[in-house]
Amino acid sequence: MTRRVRTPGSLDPRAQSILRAVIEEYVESATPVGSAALVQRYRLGVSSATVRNILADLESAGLLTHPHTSAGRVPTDAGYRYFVESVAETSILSPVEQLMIRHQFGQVQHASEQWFRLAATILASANRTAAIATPAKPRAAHVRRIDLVSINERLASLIIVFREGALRQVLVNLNEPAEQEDLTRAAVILDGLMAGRTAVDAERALTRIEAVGPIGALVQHVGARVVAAVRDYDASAIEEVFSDGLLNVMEAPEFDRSDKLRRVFAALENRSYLGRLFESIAGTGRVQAFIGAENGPEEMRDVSLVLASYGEPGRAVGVVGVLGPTRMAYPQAIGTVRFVSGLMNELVSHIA
Amino acid sequence: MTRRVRTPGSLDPRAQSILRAVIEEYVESATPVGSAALVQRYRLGVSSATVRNILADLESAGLLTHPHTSAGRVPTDAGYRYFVESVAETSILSPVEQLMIRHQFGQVQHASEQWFRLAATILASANRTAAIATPAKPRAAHVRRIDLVSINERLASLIIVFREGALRQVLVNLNEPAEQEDLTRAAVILDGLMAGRTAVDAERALTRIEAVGPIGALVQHVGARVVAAVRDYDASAIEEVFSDGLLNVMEAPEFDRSDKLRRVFAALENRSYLGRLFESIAGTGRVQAFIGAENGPEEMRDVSLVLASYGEPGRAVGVVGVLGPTRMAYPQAIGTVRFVSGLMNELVSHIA
DNA sequence: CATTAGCACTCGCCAATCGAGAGTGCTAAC
DNA sequence: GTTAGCACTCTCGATTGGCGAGTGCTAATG
Repeated sequence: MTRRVRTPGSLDPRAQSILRAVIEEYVESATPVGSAALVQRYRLGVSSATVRNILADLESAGLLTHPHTSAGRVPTDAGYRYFVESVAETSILSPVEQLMIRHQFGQVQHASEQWFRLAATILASANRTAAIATPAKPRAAHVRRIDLVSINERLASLIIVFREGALRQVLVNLNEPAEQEDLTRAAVILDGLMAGRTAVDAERALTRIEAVGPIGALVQHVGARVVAAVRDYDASAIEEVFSDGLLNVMEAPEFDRSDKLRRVFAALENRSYLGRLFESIAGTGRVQAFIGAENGPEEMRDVSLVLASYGEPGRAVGVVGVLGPTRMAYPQAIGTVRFVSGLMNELVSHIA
Repeated sequence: MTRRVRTPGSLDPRAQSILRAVIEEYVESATPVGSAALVQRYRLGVSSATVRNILADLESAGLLTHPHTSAGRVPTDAGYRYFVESVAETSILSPVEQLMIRHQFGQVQHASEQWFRLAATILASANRTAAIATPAKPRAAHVRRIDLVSINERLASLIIVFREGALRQVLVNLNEPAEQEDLTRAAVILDGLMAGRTAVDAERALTRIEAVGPIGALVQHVGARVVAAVRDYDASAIEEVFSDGLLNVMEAPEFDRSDKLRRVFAALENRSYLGRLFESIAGTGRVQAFIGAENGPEEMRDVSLVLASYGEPGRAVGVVGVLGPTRMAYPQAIGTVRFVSGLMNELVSHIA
């Protein structure tokens, strides 16, 4: 019975096309697919018996399984993987879809901190899956601008704009009462001192300023808060993971019971794993798929992610991608993720 | 059999305490509760037969139902309503819980735009339900500060700080190349012109400036964007609805099937209904419960919301609250929501 | 020698059945 | 008004049997 058991990578062209057919069929129907259905719906030019033989081969190669004796075949994670490597990588988005996506981005070009959200929204609706995106975040952020706004004489709002586009707002309690005038003066000093600097440089610059006079003390006090805020920003591995299209995932029959679904949501909150994942693709510029059990954590075992990073490796990078059941339309997902990440690249390069 | 059918509002004290017992029991067990279980677990001092009679009365008063002949009783929406009105309104949080919540707020006092998120997180974990919160948003926002940061000579980042604490960042394409120097000058002019103003006032002020010289044109151009951004902010009925604790809701047995659960999530995305709800409680200062079918939309029929507004009616108001299955621990929910909204009041009054 | 028709076989799925158990409503006694 | 007793109803879970889908094997075929 061990006829044409091959290592994946050297598969009969015919076997390959049948694997492909099984996957396409299964992705659509969500039910195990049998030999008869295959010959009927795909013009294979062979009988169901032959298909059965090949299916058996694919199974012993580990690319397909059997839920039980008298059921059709279901792709394994390895099957999807083979499919993704051999076929889906080259998938390109249709010009129509490209245009539609471009158009959607055009609508909100003025709100840069919303781009990544939009990317997730677009990916979710284009694939009818969930999608995630993070804002572009640098390893070590550079301060672009510091501003201080008086709230009352004892309280001020400190606003830090980063070169990479992000923004932080922090309330600062003032040791001494101060008017907006004083705050403005302090802000100008801090701005001159810290603009273009990272946390480390900003702190060093701050030590060179003497804390004399009311303004000097104010500068020191607020400056320390600036440094802390920048540090804090740097330290967060992922600043924020925005997700959209969760309702789409809920439609999938594999998640018809809530406990299955819960794991997907738990997965999204597993920031440490997502962080590692993002780390591993950051700057590669490639679209990568993480299929089912390839994901370490238990709760990720029946979802797949298709991710790509965007931004400039040296500077700020973020991640966009799609999250759905293992039974996912990978070519479509890979195509859209690649395109959207490319678009994000264009966008961030404009504000760099 | 129509013995003591009363209009809700005038209920036997004994009947009342039995209704209460049914609700408490059902909230805990999620299964229909029978007469035997009641006499056993609550010291009622009467036999199960008596309890049965009273249960029948409560049922004909519309406060309880029967899933089927041989099942125990389940509260109706009207039953919960009666319970909430008569008993739960007075519920107060234990000092320990108060302290714990206060403590959690203390941890992040410096990030004012995160308060509402924290409120939702705290409510979710305190009640083991989902929770929602919106940032405080004014009807007509006042500009507090305008800032312009150069990105390149053709592109600038416009930052608007509102008196109410919110922040907006908008990219502005420049018609003429401009250095940071020019931008700073323009920002100072706009700041002087618009600080303390609403959208309408800001626009009027802008017309009094002549668009002469490079700076004049720049001020006009950016000023128009400021007005548009403020208008845009004003127009959004709800700026953002943050939700947390969705995983808690997924634990509830009534949502064990994903299609049930989907309606909850869909409910959260029904911004128009939430908007109306928020509208109706804004500024009342009271905690209000919306129980099951009291909610209009189909998808809300088996969830309840316990909401309260915070902030100052004349100025900015936001909403915090809890969202869970109709089978909810209302006293606890009402207690925590009341307390948290009070806390939010304190917090925003500091930065007003 | 690959392909194919034929066929026995295996299981999951579904509907029907059944008994147990829970809880009710009613009646009659207290 | 309360309560014991009891017949009745209905869900739930387990069990069973038939159906059908789909397989794997064998033997025939070009």
